[in-house]
This record gives sequence, C-alpha cells and structure tokens, in this order.
Amino acid sequence: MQPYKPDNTFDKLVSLCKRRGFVFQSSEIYGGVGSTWDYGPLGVELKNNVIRAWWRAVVYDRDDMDGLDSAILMNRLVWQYSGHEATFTDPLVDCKSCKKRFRADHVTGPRCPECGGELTAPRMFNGMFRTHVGPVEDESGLTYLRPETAQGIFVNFLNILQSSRRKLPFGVAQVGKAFRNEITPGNFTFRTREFEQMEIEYFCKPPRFLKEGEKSDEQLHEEWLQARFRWYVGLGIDPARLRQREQEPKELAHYAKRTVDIEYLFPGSLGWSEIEGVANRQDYDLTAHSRDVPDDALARLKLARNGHSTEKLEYYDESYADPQTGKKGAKYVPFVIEPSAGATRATLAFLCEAYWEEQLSAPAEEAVAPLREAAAAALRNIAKRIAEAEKRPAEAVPTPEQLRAIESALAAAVAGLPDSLLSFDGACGLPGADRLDLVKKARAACARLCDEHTRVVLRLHPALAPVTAAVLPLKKNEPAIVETAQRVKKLLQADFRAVYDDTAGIGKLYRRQDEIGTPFCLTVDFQTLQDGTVTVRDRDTMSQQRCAIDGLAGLLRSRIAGWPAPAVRQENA
RNA sequence: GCGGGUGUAGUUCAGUGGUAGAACGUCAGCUUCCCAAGCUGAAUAUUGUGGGUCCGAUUCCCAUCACCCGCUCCA
Repeated sequence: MQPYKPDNTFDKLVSLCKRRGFVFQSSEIYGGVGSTWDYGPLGVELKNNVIRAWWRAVVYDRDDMDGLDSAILMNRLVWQYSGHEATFTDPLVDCKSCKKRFRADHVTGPRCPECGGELTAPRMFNGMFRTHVGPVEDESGLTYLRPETAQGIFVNFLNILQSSRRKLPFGVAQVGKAFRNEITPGNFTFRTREFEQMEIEYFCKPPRFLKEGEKSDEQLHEEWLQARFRWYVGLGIDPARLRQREQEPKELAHYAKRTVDIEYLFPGSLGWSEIEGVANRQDYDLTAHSRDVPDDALARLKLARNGHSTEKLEYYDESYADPQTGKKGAKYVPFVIEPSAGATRATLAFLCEAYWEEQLSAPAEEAVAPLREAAAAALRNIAKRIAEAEKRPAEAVPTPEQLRAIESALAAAVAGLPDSLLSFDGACGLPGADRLDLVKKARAACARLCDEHTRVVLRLHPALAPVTAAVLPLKKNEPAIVETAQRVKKLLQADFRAVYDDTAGIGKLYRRQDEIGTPFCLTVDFQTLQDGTVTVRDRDTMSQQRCAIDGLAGLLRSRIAGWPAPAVRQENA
C-alpha cells in the first residue's frame, strides 16, 4: 500500500522528535524559553550527519575550498562596518487601530498606510543580541553575538589567502551558531533565535579582470546554485518539493547583485520556505572592511570610509596584464558568491521529507464495521453542520470550507476501506475536525486499527540516518544468538553508528528502527550459528537478503554508496 | 509586538467544584526462529507556573510562561 504523508505531518513530527529523542524544548523543566530547542541523542546524530555531508560535498569533494571556524564573539567594529549595526536596528511603528506594524522608513506621513489609523512613535528593534566583553558592562566592552557566520570569513580573508596559498577563484566554508533576536520566531525549529548556519564565501575575479575562458561571477553564481540544489536532491529531497526562487529587485539586499533562494515545501502552514540563499555579494563586504578605499568605490557600494581597519582586503593577481598598457599585475577586491544554508533548517527539511506512514496489512471486515458506522454518523452530522454554517459563513467555526474538506476526505476514506486507514485518520485530523465530537469518536475507533496495521518510517538517506545499522537477535533467550549479535555490533561500530537491541520481539524491533530511520537491520538467527550469515533487512522495502558477517561492512558501504533516489526505491519496492 | 486557540503520564487524548483515567509507549519476567503476537507484573501526572474566589480548584477568575494558527517582521 502506498506510503502516506498526512496533512498534519508537522505536528506528528514534533511529537516523534520528542518521543524518540530528536528535539526537545530547551529548559523544559523551567517552563521553556522562547524558540530554543535542544537536539537529543538521535537529533545530534542527524544534525551532525547533515553538517558532515555538507562539509564533504563543499570542501573534500572539490579542489577549490577550505574550511574555517571563527569565533562567535568579534570586535564590535566588525558589525559597524559590515552594516549590521545600522540595518539590524530598524525603527518600527505600530498602527493603533488595525494593529499592523511597519518599518518607520517604509511609511510616509503620520497615518497608517492600510487603514489611516494613528501610528505609535517609532521604537527601536535590535536584531542582534548585545553582550559585553570584559567584566565591566559599559559601552566600551559592548559587542554582539554574531548574526551570521559570514563576517568571520571576510575579516580572515588575508589570513586564509596567505596560509592556504590559494589563487582565485577559491572559497571558504564555515559551520556555526548564529543569533538573531527574531520578532516572530516559530514553526518548531524553523525560525529560532539561536540557529546554525553552513556558509560558503566563494571569492572570484571581478568582471573587468577576467581573462579569456575564465568563469565570471555570474557563471560561478549559477554553478553554485545548481550544485547546492543537487545536494539536497542527492540526499533524498524530492525535486517536486524543492524550488529556486529568484529574489525580486526590491527585496534584494543592497549589496547583492542577484540572490536566489532554495525553498522547500514544508508540510502544513509553513509551506514553501527558504532553506538556503545563494547570493552574489560582489565586492561589498571585503571593501567594507578595508582601509584606504578610493572614494569612487565607496560611492558605488554606498559605504562609509573605514577608519579602523588596519588592512586592505585585496588580492594580488600576478597573471593579469592590462589590455591597454600590457602592464603586468593588478591589485583588486574579489567578488563573492555566498551560498548560505541553514543547518538546522536543512535538518528540519530532511525530517519532513523523510516522514512517511504506511499501511502494511488490511484489517478484517468485522474490525472495520465499527469504523464505517462511526464515519456514517459523523458524515450525517457534518452535513447538518454545513447547512448551519452556510447561514452564517463569516462566524462559523469550523468554516463551511473546512467542513466540506473533512466531508469529502472522510467519504473517500470510507470508500477505500479496509486499505485506507491512514487517509481515514488523516481526514479526522484536518483543521476544524477537533470541534466535531462524532469525528473525534471516529478517529478514536481508527486509532487502534492504525496502531496495529500501519508503521511510521523515516526514509532518511543512510548518510543522514542517526543509526546506520541495528543488530537484532531473533530470539533473546538463545545465548549463542545473543552473543553473536553483540559481536556483530562490535564489529560494525568501527565503521558505522551501530546499535544492539533485544528488548522486544523482532517485529517491534524492526518498527522501532523504522521510526528513527535506521536503513539496515541485521538479524542474527539460527542459520547464523551454522553458516555465519545474517539477514540484512531494508527499511524502505522491508525485503531481506543474507550476507556473511565478514562481508557486512562492505555490503553496507556499497548499498549506501549506490543508494537510489526515493522515487526509484518506491517503484522497485 | 497584536488578535485567536491550546496547555492533564514519554506520546495522543478522556474527565470532574470534593486531590485524576484510557490507549499506545517504557521497564522486568515468562513465551516466541522474521515484521508493533500472547501472558504476568511494574514504574510514570503535586493537571505549565504564580496568585485570587471558595469549606474545598485540575475544573471558575486574573497574571505569567510556552506552543499552535493568523497578522507584522524576517535570512
């Protein structure tokens, strides 16, 4: 039966994350603290694997990249000259009648542009967390928790250039925490005040210094965009839920020549949302942090003169020859392509993408009969509610549209019984359904059957899965089997995250691993004791093959390396 | 920050002005040679937090915190 992604996948994922140890609310025992989350035993494995896969793809698998890990605390002047002190401190005004909020510089005049109501006085909002370096809390020690990791790369440009002996074009990758005092955090880990970025600053020649056959900043921008898009697809994101969105000229940051967002279609109300932005920042940042910049360059980039920096962040290009004079060599500020991804956002996207429910067997007709009755009663009630709601559609809760959606989904699910348990449950969980007592009753009747006949499976790419292999004894009261299984686990732990579990029957052990996305379950049985082979069970297809214990590591490695896209696995299942 | 909603066991949810139940999950033992089987037993909730009304509040009221939805903002 077809895998199923319920409409309330997001809610189900949140509780799975808590239940299984992926994500916990921070400081929970003290009532929590707004929009901060902790990654549990499985969550930290997943997030680390996302970061590791990214680092491998953008550093190890290329010839033109190095890494960096710069400090979270930096000199306040970094944020002054980067422009963050100015742009992260926006005066905001509220309308007293319609309660809408606007940036003060976007409003002309003293009235609300929407309703003409009276506006409050502008109030300052600082998006950066302030902190003090040193024991005295005065202005002299003031600085900020970094709102992006990028600046650490820019201010280290000369250090990296000298120590790595790089030639343009080359790039620097960095992973780390960043902090923004969001006005409106929310959507679980999607928008948080503390988050983790995976950023690349890729330095290249400005257009006028290009030689014949060299790639322009625009070409490199496009190449990075496609490479980053492919990365998500290669790790299992369905391209149908991934898109590139060109930023409109008016939403472009002032330093950007072009920015394309990579957006993922999250379930529920979040919908299409940015998980990475690929920007062409031109020579803005390196120039901003340079001393002795000519006035015409400052004017072009709308920058103030930098009276504090001790360096000019330039590149000396030995191979350049002036086309007019033939003079060799040139000094210039490189352009920058910035693929800036959210590690925590990507982790959430991979989780959403991986979440599937599957019905594995059909319940007997007599077990389904109560479900049909409950649904029939609920449908009669909904028809009545629709008639009532249509008399006063404006104030009806649920709305007529919600009621009709529940009605049609529920009717379709009943028609599909006994194979449509999941869509039955899904219909009962649609928005507004929690207000309908008879629907809740029908859902309760369905819950037991769902429990018995369905499974939850995280179809994570094996490179991302928190556990790669679970070693399970078929019988736990058979010492030879248990000992062998424990030995197999020890054998594999050198190469993979492997676990051993014997605390339930084999069926339950499989389901547990399915729910946390473990791609391989290795089962030690009686045949193992005779011929030294175990069964390797595939998470997605539930199919099994036998493999000698000695060959396990090799088999897993090759299965992971050749891991096909989810759609392909679906067809072959 | 504004408006609406929610907050009861690990999770999903019942329930009541007289100190809380279920299902699943978890743990232990028995049993079981392949997909949440069965049997026996166990642990887990000062009903988000603080205050008020009341003889008595989880239930009513107020405040606060957190989460969700919608604005606003945003990489």
